[in-house]
Amino acid sequence: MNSVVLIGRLTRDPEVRYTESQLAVARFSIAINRVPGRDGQDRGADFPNIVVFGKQAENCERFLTKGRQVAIQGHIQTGSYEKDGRKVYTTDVVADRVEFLEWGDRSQSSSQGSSAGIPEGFQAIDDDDIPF
Amino acid sequence: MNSVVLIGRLTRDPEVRYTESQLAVARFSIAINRVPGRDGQDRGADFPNIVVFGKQAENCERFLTKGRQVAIQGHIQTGSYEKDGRKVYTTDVVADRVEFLEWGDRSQSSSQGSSAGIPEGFQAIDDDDIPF
Amino acid sequence: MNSVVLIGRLTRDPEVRYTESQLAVARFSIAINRVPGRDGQDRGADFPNIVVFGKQAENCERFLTKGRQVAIQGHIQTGSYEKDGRKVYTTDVVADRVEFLEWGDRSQSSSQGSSAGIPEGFQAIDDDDIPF
Amino acid sequence: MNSVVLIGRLTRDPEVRYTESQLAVARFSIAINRVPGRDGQDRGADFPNIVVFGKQAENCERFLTKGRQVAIQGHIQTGSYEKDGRKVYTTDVVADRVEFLEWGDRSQSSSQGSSAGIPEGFQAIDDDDIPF
DNA sequence: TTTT
DNA sequence: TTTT
Repeated sequence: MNSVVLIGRLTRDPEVRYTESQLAVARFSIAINRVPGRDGQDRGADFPNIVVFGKQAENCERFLTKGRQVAIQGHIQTGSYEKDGRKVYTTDVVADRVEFLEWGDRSQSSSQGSSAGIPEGFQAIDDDDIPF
Repeated sequence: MNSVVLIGRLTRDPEVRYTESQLAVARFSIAINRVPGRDGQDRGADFPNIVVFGKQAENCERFLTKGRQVAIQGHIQTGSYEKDGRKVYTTDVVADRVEFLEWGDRSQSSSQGSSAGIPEGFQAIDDDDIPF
Repeated sequence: MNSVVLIGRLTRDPEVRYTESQLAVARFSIAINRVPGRDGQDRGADFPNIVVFGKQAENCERFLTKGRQVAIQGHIQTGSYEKDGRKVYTTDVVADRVEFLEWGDRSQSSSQGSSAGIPEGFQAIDDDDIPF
Repeated sequence: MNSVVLIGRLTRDPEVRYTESQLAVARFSIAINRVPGRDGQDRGADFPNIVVFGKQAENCERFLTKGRQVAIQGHIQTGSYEKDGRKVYTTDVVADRVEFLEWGDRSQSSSQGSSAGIPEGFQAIDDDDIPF
C-alpha cells in the first residue's frame, strides 16, 4: 500500500522530457500550504516533487503553468543517483492521476473556467500510456 | 490537502532523539514492495523516510524493530539542510498515526500476536503529544 | 486505518443542526464525477454523504452552497437507525478537514476568488472543536 | 478525486457472483476498529461494504475468510435500488486493490504465514480484469 | 529551486 | 543505508 493525495499549486512550469521509447515524462513541484496554527499563524509550505508519465505528462505540458492548482493521486517513489561522486537520494510522488482544478491553455491567462473548450472534470489520464 | 497512507516493513530499528523540550522524535524508513508486473516479475521497493513525534515515537521505540510491518497515515514534509556547504533537500513522511500490524516488545522475537499483553488494534497515538 | 479523500461539488446547501451540547453538525452530499471511459464517454457520478462537526460545520454553513467545490479528508462511518420498523444502514464520510476550493460568503455569487476577505488556503478547521 | 484506504477484518466470508459476461464480483464487509479515546475506552467499529471485480474477486474467494485482515485501496461508489417499493440508497467501497495481510488457503486454519506457497506481498490484482 |  |  502506497497511496498519496495532494492538492497544491505548481511552483514552476512543468519540465517535459522524452524517453528513448518516446514516453513523455513531466516533472514539477507543487506548493502545499500547511494548515495554519490555532492562532492563525502561517506554518509554511511543503514542496514535493511530482513526476507524471505518458499522455498525462503531455497534458501537463499543455495545460499547466506555474501557479496553477492541481489535485494529484499517486504514490511515493524513492531512488538515488550519483552527483559529484556523492550519492543523492530522491523521494518523488509519481502521479497516477492529475486533476486540473484550474483551466486554460498555456498560452492563455491563468484564470479559472473552461477556456480552450475543455470541459470541467477533464483529467490528464490515458491508461494506455501508463507504464506500470 | 496532503495525505499519505503506507504499509511496509522497517528497514532498521527506529532511531529516537529528544528535542530540548523533551519531545521524542523517532525516525526510520520502511520498505514498500512495488506491485509485481503482469508477468509476476519483481519491481523492487520504495524506501520512504518516516518521522514520528511524541508518545507515538516512544511507542515506536518500544515496540518496533527492523522487519516489523506497520501502517502509516501521515503527510509529506519537505525541508533542507546544509551539508559540506551543499544544500540537501529532504522529503519525509510525518506519521500522524502509526498502526502496528505485528506485535511484540523489542526484547522479544518478532513473531506476530499479542505478546506483551498488547491488545490488537492498539495504536501508537496520543493526541496530546502531537505537536501540530 | 480508515482514510478518505474526496473532491466534489455540493449537491445542495448544507443542513446544520445542533446537538444538546451545542455542537454544530453539518450534512450535505457532494457529486464526484467518475473518470470518463477511454472513449471519453460519461460514467456518471457518485454522491457520498458528508458529515462535519464543530466549528468546521459552522464554517460550512457560512461559506458553502450548492455547487461549490470542496476537498474533504476524512473517514468512513457506518451506522443504522429504524424507519417504519425497518432497519436502515448508513454509510457516511465524516470530514476531519474541509478545504474550500471556491470562495465567497453564502450571500454572494458563487464565483471563485477571495471574496469576503477570506484568504485562500483558509480551512474550515478548529481542532478544539473536533469531538473525537 | 475519490480515494479510500482501509485496513480491517472480514466480518464474513466473501460472497461471489458472476455477471452474464462471466466477470466475478466479490462482496464482503470489513470491521475497522475506531481509534480508542484518550482514556482508552472502546469506540466501536465501522463496517463498510467492499466490492471487488475480476481476478481480484476470484482471489478473494480463494484466499479470504471471515476474520482475515486486509488492506484495501479503492473509491466510494454510490447507487440505489428498489426494495418493496421503497428506494434504498447504497454506499460501497469498490476495491481497486486488495492486499492480503494474512494468509492461507480457505481450506486452512486462519494463522498467518505463507501457507499455500503464496509469497508475502502477493496482491489480488490483475489489471486486465479491471472493468473500469 | 518554491505557489495564490 | 534498505524489509519478509
